[in-house]
Amino acid sequence: MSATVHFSTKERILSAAEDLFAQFGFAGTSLRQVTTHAEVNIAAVNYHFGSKDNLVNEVFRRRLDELSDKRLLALREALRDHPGELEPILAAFIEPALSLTLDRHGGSAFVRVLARAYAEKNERLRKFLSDNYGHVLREFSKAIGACLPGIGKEELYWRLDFTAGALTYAMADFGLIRRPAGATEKAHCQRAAAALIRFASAGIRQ
Amino acid sequence: MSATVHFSTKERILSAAEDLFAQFGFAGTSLRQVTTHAEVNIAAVNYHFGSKDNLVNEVFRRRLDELSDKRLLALREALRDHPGELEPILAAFIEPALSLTLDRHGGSAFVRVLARAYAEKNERLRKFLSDNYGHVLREFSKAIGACLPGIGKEELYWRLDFTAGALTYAMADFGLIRRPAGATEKAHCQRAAAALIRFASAGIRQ
DNA sequence: CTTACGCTTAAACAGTCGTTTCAATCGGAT
DNA sequence: ATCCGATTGAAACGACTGTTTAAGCGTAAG
Repeated sequence: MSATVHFSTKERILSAAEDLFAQFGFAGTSLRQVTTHAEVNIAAVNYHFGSKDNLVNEVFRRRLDELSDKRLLALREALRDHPGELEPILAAFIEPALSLTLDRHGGSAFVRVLARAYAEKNERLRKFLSDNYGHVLREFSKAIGACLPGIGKEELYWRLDFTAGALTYAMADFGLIRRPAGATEKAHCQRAAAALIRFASAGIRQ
Repeated sequence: MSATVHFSTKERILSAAEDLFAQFGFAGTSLRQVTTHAEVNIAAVNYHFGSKDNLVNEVFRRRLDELSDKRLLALREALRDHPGELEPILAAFIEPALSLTLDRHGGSAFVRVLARAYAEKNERLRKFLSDNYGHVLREFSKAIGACLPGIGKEELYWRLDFTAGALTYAMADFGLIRRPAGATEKAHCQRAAAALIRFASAGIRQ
């Protein structure tokens, strides 16, 4: 009778891992916590993912593949429809992540996992992310740099670094910020995103 | 002949823990790693600190007591010498942390530990930091809010949140940013700090 | 010399970690 | 009904976790 869909063992593990990684970090989360949460056998992790390290990678891959595509698509639209403008570029980066936090299919925890990865100096994880998704950041950097003619290379690098920090941390907080009574979560997050875009844009343009 | 000072077991543990926490995180660092690095016996941790949790606290306390004092002192000077100006307030927050990363007595790792704490949603640690150092952030918030007459409460909260993210992550990167050949580390970090202050100031003022 | 105290040591504690093993079970093709 | 590859289950592996124990150390006071 119910429209309950079947979630595979693999997906149950990924979702449980995502939630727990957001809360306790990668090292701070044990596979037994994950499998208990997912209601699967502990051996299923190594059967489906090979190792804990690879499970971490797959947690990122599941969301980042789609997120990166959306971001690049939005970036190209922004460059086509609003050439030379900065804010549409920033919006192209932020809004796909924002919609992730509003997604019914989970994903609100993932943005916090991303913030953790940012603080993580772990070489293994950084290499995986850089190898697989570095080109996205590079495209955005190029587009933003093109909006700031004559800016020094070092100065541009700094402003992008500051922006990345503000975006990452702020987005991770979207799901946590207490919203005023009477506002829907969606509306509240969108106003937060708009404020974030204005903040980053002003900081970059100065 | 050498002016080698005597470092107590307690301090050796704190320094080793600071370095390793910055690199591997709190959960990712074992007490045996710490004691091996510090060249002390494993039991010394529980003898001097009671528990791993408390060791984490003490790593923060050792630096934050001094850092908070410096920040508040600089804040009062800024309010006295440059009333109503935003950038001196931001400088009062950033420069004491910056001098920590340039300190010969170590401390460059600590700024990265701070960034980790920022990503950490761990309730225990957050409560410790909030209880002991929350008043510093509150004083700065008040001072910044006074620079922006008529700004909405929510909007101010957001801008401070974004600023905190940018500052935290950027400062953690100061020790890592590759500096151009020929520049001293001190000069390079100071230019990075100046860029950071301009960025945050522009974002806040918009 | 003896006592007392702060500190360090090696060893062990029970518990948890990621990973592996192998038998049991399943659904679908023959 | 029979087989087969894919998946799951319970149990165990050795290594490592934070913490505790009790004996030993050097030094300063009685």
